[in-house]
Amino acid sequence: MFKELNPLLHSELRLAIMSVLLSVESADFVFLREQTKATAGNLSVQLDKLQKAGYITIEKGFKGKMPRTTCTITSQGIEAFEEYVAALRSYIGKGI
Amino acid sequence: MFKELNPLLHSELRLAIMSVLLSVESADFVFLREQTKATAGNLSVQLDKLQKAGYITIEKGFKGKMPRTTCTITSQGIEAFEEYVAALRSYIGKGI
DNA sequence: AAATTTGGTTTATTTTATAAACTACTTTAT
DNA sequence: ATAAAGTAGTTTATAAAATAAACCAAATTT
Repeated sequence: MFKELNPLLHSELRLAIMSVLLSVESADFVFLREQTKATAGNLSVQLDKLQKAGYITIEKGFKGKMPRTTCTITSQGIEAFEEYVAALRSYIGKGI
Repeated sequence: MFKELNPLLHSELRLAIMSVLLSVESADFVFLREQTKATAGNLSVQLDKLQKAGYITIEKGFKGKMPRTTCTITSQGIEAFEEYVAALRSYIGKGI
């Protein structure tokens, strides 16, 4: 009847992060913070979870002298996102 | 950019409950438990929250001698569900 | 009449989400 | 040169949620 909703993606902020990362090559911390309107702390925690799940990769470097964190979605992440969307359909019908 | 996801509906079980109630006139506790595969305790708690939000009504009566709890979605509930689905679109695109 | 089942509720525990506080550094103003 | 303010985050604490476990009252079965 109802498909299971991947709890890692069934979170407003993590879903927003994934949504952004799906639409760009990669995104840095500040860009993600702006797009999602999340606090830095919350963003940091949720990025970590997505990385640990293998849904994104996080690269730390510098832009000039300032630290820069770059995030990229993985193919595993894309797949998980697509499955999540398919599962959602079982709750909301085709009507979306 | 991203619309806010109503936290009351952004819950796997409550979403499943609402999804069932949208498709039937009304449903009793046991039916909802079967359809959603939730435990009775969890279902009881989540039904209470939906009722307090005005998204469903809960009527308690008896079927013969056994207690029976009947749930019905309200127009407010239908509206909230539709808004939730619309908000979801901002995260997952039209692609769903 | 004892044991089991039904239909739940209440309470406790675990997990999550979020915010607040902090670190480490850079830039700007004095 | 140094104090103040800003940037880019992380870590820790707190609040909220989900879930499970324990319980209750009445009905049914053995």
